Amino acid sequence: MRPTPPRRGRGPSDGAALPERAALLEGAAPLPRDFYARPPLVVARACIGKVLVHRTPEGIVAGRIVETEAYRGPEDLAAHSAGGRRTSRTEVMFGPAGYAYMFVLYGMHWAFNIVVASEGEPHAVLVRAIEPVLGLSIMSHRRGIAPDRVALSNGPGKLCQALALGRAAYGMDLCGARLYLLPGPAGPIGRSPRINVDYAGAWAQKPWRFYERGNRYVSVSPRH
DNA sequence: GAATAGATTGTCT
DNA sequence: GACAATCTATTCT
Repeated sequence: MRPTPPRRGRGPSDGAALPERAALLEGAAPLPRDFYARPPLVVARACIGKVLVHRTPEGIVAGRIVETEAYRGPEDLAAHSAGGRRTSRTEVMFGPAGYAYMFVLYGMHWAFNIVVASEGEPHAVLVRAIEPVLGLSIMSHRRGIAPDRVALSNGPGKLCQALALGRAAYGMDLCGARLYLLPGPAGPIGRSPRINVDYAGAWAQKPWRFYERGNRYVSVSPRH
């Protein structure tokens, strides 16, 4: 048995007990398409605190979004849609808001993004980290680690594995019944440059990453 | 806690 | 054929 490290900040053991959290989710309505049909920086910030829900055959899994990044093609050189690049991979970003854009990262991980703004504008919001809310045991099983470890979902690839988001989620409607966002409380929000986009020159310096301050699931601790 | 190397494949030049 | 919006284990301090 490894000793349990001391807890800092918010975590699954804080706040409401799990049955109460489940009851909260029952009464809430998924966010409408209007929520997504706004500029990428607005949506990226607004997503902090919202609860991402995925209904899977194994059960419902959900987590509060605590870290996002805005990608604003075609001018943003860090975006996959930079320069208006339109391929089978980026196609969904050119469509209407409120759909999932999935892509493979470093050959072995998936990343989950939300298509935002209006049709013809290839903008997206990358979800980089969530705080588990429901389905902790399912996430733990999928990740192969204990449910109280932050590594359950403190990164884009990790949260996709925890929520079972992959190729099948590409183009999925977030205003449907399987994958959607619910309202949720957000703490103080911090900003920083985006992570690992150094190749994008001046665009890499823009503070287009948003995160909940003090949340232990934020993937990369911000530099001050 | 920080730094490093290795894994592994879809996508595009 | 090169590279990537990363993760993990390992090796430091």
